Amino acid sequence: MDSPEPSSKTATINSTINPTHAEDSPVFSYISNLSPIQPVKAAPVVQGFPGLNSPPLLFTSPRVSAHSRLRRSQFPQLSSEVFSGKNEDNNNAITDSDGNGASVSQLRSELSPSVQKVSDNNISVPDESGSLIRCVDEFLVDVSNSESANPSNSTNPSPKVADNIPQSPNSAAESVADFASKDARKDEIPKDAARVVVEQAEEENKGKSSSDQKDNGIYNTSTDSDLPSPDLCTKIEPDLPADNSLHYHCSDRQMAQLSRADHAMLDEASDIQTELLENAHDCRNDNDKINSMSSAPDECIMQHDSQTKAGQHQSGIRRRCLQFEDAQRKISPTSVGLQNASDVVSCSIPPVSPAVIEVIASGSSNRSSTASSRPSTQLTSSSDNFGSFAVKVPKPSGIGLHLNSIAMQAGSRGSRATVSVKSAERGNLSISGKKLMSMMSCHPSENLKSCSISSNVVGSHLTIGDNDGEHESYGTNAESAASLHLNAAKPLNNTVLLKPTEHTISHKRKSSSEYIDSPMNYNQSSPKKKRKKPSDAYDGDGCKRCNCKKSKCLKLYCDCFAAGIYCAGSCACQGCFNRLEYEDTVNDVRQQIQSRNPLAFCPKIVQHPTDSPASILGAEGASFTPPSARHKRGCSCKKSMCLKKYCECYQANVGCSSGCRCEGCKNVYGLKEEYGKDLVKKHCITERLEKPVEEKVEMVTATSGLLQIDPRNQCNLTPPTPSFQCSNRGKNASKSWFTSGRYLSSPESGQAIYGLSPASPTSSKNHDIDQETTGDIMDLVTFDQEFNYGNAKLANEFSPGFHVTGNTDDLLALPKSQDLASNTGGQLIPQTVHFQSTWPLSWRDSPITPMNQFDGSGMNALELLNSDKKPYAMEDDTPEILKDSSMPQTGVKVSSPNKKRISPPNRHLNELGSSSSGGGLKTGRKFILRAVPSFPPLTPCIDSKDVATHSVDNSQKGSSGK
DNA sequence: GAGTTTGAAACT
DNA sequence: CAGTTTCAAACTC
Repeated sequence: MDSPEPSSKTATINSTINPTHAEDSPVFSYISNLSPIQPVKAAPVVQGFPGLNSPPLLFTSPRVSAHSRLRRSQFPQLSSEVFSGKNEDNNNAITDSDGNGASVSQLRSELSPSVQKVSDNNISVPDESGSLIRCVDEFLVDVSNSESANPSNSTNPSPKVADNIPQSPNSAAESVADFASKDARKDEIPKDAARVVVEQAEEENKGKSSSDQKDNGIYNTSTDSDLPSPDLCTKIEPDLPADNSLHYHCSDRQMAQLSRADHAMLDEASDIQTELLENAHDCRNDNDKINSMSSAPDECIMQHDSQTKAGQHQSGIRRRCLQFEDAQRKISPTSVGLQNASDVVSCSIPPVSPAVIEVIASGSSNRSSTASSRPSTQLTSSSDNFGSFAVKVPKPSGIGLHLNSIAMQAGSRGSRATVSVKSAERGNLSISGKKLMSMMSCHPSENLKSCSISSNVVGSHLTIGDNDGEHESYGTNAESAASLHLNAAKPLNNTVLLKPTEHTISHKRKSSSEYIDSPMNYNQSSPKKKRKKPSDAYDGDGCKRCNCKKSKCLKLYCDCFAAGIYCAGSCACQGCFNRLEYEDTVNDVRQQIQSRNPLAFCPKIVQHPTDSPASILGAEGASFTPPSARHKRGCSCKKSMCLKKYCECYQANVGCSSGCRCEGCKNVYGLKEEYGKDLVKKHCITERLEKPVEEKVEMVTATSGLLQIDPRNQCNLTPPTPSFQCSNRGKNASKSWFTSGRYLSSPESGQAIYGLSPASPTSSKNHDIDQETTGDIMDLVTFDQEFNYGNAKLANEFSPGFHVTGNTDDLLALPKSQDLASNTGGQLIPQTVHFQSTWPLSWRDSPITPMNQFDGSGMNALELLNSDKKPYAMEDDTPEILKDSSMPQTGVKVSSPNKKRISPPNRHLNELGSSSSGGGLKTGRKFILRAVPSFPPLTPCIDSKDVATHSVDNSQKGSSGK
């Protein structure tokens, strides 16, 4: 099922890929990096991919090219990718992280069109990405089966970009190796290789399509999903030596590859497949949504199955998967839900990324998880290779939430984004997060952005391609951040190529499982152009679809534009200029808007560090937004009483804050009157109410050694927040990791993250707990964001801090932070640290400024760093924007744009200030600092948790000792 | 699906 | 900065 489609897509893609030449040249990549435009161009391609574009989250502030450029200059690779806005190519993105992002983006762009075409055709054409992957896979396969490698095999969509391609010894591998070697540079290599592969794939596809179809036929339900899955699955596997890959790369991709390579192996594979099918069916049966959700995993599985026709390896893989599942279960039972992870993101988790990795049995786990169908955005990584690892990768927290992203989160709750990332570790990890979002969002949150995601997810960018791939982020900060994170995290060997599973490709197919196709995709593939329903407003991805008629999608009226996303095919807009073709125009307009309001493209939703997560997850998990999250500007509702989506606060599932000008506020997520109090109370209340949770937390903390986490502290804004966070973190450690990893994806990501987290850990319905955890996570995020807001400098500082690099300021801060952490119990830190690993970038990117955070948390630290900065300035997440706008960090940020509405921040500050405005900042930084110091730089995902806990313990102990 | 309501964005 | 207009989403029928 799946396999065929992807293959077809890949074939088409291959055909389209011509442009690879330019890509190949390093110069080209460099240039691309420099100019945001190119990436953008790539984006269109991406758009073509339904699944690919998702990054809304990432793009929280897609901003002016200038900024992007600046960023690029700093982070050329990332920036390029980001700008390209093409998340889609998860693979590419991942590879980019490893190598040159630009080239990858280019490839993506090139591929994307082809992919789109394919998707259009519905033909089981392997996606381009898939083709690439396939190529790799094929090579791998070839290696394993030097002979067996058939063109058909090559055609199989499991191209994987093995980061480690070079590892593959085979001649076939050579080609792959070329990519791999290039992966480092990625740009060039992938393209060429891709071409070749694609060509082969195309040929193969022709031949193989039938075979693939057969497979597909087997998995009717999954067929759609299958297509994408291969991409997803295959995307990552860099390391695989062909042979090894077979065994180790149990990932779907590998499986597919192998299968492709060896049809003879089909028999065995068939067995496995049958199992997979069964599993897949189970999952599918669970829910349509779940289906979509599970579809991704299923797809992967299916693909594996189909692909694994070769089977032998697969069988081995399957076994492994089972083992992993067991392991996962053991490790993180909670993660189970994750497996389902609607969006399976295979991420190569860079060891660096502290992301907590849960190993989940890809197949089974996915299924089970799917059943859970939680909104939780847990990122489950199904190990591409082995069973799936559910990797909870702390993504860079900092995520500004665009409403879009949020919406996506909320809307796309069910939607999953799958991103295949190659883990530097070797194993490919497929992380499935439901909402990647977000945050990252295609739009957001979109474009799970989510998928950022967050993309942001763990170090990998999740370039969250929309399912449809339609939406592209403009290369907003978020993305860059995400990418950066990846880079930072990734430096590792891992090519964190996220291949967004091609999911996107099949979007059309996906009838049943739209999302499936685009794992990451918030956007959905479903091109429902009309926002039939409010929910429909969002693509399956969660990305919003606009319906603009007069604004040409060049005004903030347009959700896509506002989210920094290009309009996708699913949009029903008229006279739309928000497309890659008009990139220049879009950039100009954006600049104009930003000149007016630097924060115009900043995420609207900012988290309060201190806020309890209470609101975050409705029981339903409807909203992933953290409880502390608030609308930056606040609403002005007069008639809706903040009980309808007319209210942006309500729409974002956040409570109203003092900044709101609403009348008769009845916002269920939080009354503005309660806002100030709530922050403080929530913590206490949540603690009390959720004693069980707390207990759990305590348990965790105890185990982790987080002593300070006392809820009491939590209650206390200043100290509490830190403590609270810590506690949460401790509790959530797993979750937080998750969230962090996932979401990063961006602003959106935040939500997505949250969503994910809940699902995993506590099956218990204690939303509170989840919320808390999420809240904690959010806090972390917010901190990051805060930094961003605080100043680009700060962001830089912090980010570096995380990296440990950083500006002088950062450096200064770091020590402090470390000290603090040691003192206070940087327990939180560990987690944060993890995030941070991914973060630094994200911070910059994510503009989210948690007002509360400032207030509650660490105003002090901020003050230290940014005494000048206004709290609300912090809020502006747009440090980048500010940067872009050339706003002075302090004043500028907030100033122009926010000032109008930024009042909330001030208010928050004031309110918090009661506790301690400065304190909030302090706390924020403290946290940050702590986090930074405590942050064991790059703990392996899996280890990360342990490490985090340990670190926390240590810190806590220290603090407790205090 | 058309029309109305609503509130944000844009404009003056 | 305030008021008005424009716009598109949300909502209702």
